[in-house]
Formats: sequence, structure tokens, C-alpha cells
Amino acid sequence: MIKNISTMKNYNQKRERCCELVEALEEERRKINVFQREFPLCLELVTQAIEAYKREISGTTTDNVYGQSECSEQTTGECGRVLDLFIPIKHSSTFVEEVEEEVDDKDDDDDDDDEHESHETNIDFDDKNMKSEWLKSVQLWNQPDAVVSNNRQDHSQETTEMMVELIKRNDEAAEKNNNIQSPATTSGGGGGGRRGQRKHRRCWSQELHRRFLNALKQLGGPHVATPKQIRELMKVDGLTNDEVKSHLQKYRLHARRPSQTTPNNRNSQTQHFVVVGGIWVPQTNHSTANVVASGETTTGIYGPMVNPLSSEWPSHSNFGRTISEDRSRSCSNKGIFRCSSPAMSSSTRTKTKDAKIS
DNA sequence: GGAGGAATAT
DNA sequence: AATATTCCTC
Repeated sequence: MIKNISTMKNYNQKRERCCELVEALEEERRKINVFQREFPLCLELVTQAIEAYKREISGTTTDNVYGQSECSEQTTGECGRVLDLFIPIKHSSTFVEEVEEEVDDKDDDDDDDDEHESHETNIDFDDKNMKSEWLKSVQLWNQPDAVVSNNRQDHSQETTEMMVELIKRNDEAAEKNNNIQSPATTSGGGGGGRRGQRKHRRCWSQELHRRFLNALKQLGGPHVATPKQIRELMKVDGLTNDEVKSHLQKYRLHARRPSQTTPNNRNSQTQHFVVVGGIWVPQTNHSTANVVASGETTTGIYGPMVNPLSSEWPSHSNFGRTISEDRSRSCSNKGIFRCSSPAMSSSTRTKTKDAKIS
């Protein structure tokens, strides 16, 4: 008898717990629903989990008062599987291809913005240190699209994690395909294929670019800083000299001809730039409302990605497109002031080279 | 090996 | 067309 009572008690508790879970999951589903297109699988998984729990609830309330209901099995079976997709995330700190082991608080000592950045992220993880590492990695390296999709602050931690996990899985799959489908080629002159497999194309996230600018600032400008120095200052694991060099080259190119012709629809809110130590920066810490498509600007986990950095490029052109997509269009190249420009002329090397050629 | 610039691929 | 990667030259 006592046994029966305690069993009943257990089931009531269990049922209560299930109800809570269902509610929580439904809440999650509502949130994910916003991203239905981006995360169909995620939505499906949550839906499945909800259904599984609902079945379990109905199972415990009806016939199967004693013993394991079939739905209980589903819980450990289907539902367990579903949940397994989410739960392990918390234990996997190394799922980003290139984990930045070095990018931690210690490294950011000289990077004044980064400390601020960690506040922007509003992360309340228990194991903050561990998570911030991989979150930073995601933030730095991930495709901006995917990251921007996560830019809603009303997402709970679990939801975000689920999304990150799904993104990661998609990326992994894509990468696998890439490796299989694009073996070493010998086609095309110039860069591609001459030597083995072409490197995975990497996008410079806002955060990455911010670090780049920071390093540039510290080194005294794009025409003084060398790729190696920049890379060392950026302290981003996995970042190569070549990548920095390329980025620097791009930056210099745009600095060389800051005013491109794209007149017409300019807001009256003209953006003013100042060159400080050879770096183009917005004159003021403008709050020029660069309205993000999703509406309210958030400072969630991927908060820093939201800040429009396009203004930090020498020109307003599409240079920063990978970083902030097309938000840069709202910038203007009018009202640019140049205070100093160390060594803006093209290098003498080119001249000697040209001289040799001619 | 590192840097700058150009060529090339995506 | 813009941007990342690779090659060439110093």
C-alpha cells in the first residue's frame, strides 16, 4: 500500500515535470519559430520532443499507472535522442573548427575594447570561461549570416545553444562536402589550384575586424603596421599572416581611394571620418541609427556583431559587406577629414619592380 | 621567412 | 563587383 502511494507520488511528480518540460519546450518553439526558415530542423526537433513528452503525459494519466509506459520508453528512446542533440552541447567546448585557445581574458589585457565586449554579451553561463572561449570562436569565425541570425536577445541560452549547434553541424557537413568535392585542382592560373587544395574561404567578422583595427591603431596605422605585428596583436588563434596581409591589403586599397562615386540617396546625417594615426575612424561615437533588419538592436551573445562597423572602413563602399552586409550603404564618404597619412604613397618597391619590368 | 603587390578564384 | 587566397618578387 505504501509502495503504491509512493509510486503514485512518483508519477504525479513525473507528470508535473513533464508538463513543465512541455511548457518550456513550447516556449522554445515559439522563439525558434521566428527562424523557421533558418532552422527548420531545430524546429522539428523541438516539436518532436514536445510530442514525445505529451505522449508520455497522456500515458501516465491513463492506463499505465504502474510500470513503464510505452511513452516512457519513448522518452528514453526518441525523446532521449532528441534531447541528446541538445544536451551534449554544454559539454563540447571544442566544436568549432578553430578554437581560439589563446583568446581569453588574459590576452585581452591590452585590448581595451574586449573587456567591454564581454559585458556586451550578457552571458550568464556558469562555466563562463569555458563557454566564452568557444562563443568567441564562433563569433570571430562564423559566417556573419548565421551569426546575425542569432542576434535576438530574447533567446534563451538553450535556444541559442541549440542554434549554434545546428549551425555548426551544418557547417561541418558542408565542409565535408567541400573536402570531398573539391580535391586538389590544377586548373586556373594565379592563386587557385596551383598548390593543393584551396584554403577554406574565411570571412572577417566584425569582431575580427575590430581586433584588426585595434592592432592597427596600436601599431600606428595601416601603412606602418606589418601583417605579422597585426596578427600578434590580434591574438586570434588560427589566424595566419597571409590572412592578415590580405585583409591589410584590402584595407590599404580602400584607404587609397576613399571617395568612390556613389552619390544620390544620402541621409542628411553625414558621417564624418577622421584619420587618427592613419586609421579611418568615425569622428564621433555616432548613434546614427543603423537599424538592423530584426528591429531592436540587441547585445546578446553575438552582440558585437550587430554594431555597424562599416564606418570603420576607409571608404563607404561594400568593403565591409561580409561584416555587416549592406548596412554600410547608410554611410557616407562626405565630410572626411584627413589629419595625417603616413606613407600613403605606394611603396617604392612597386616602382623598382616596374622599372625592372620596363 | 616576412612584406608588398598582383593575379586569380569564389 | 567585391573579397579572400595564392603567387611572385624583393
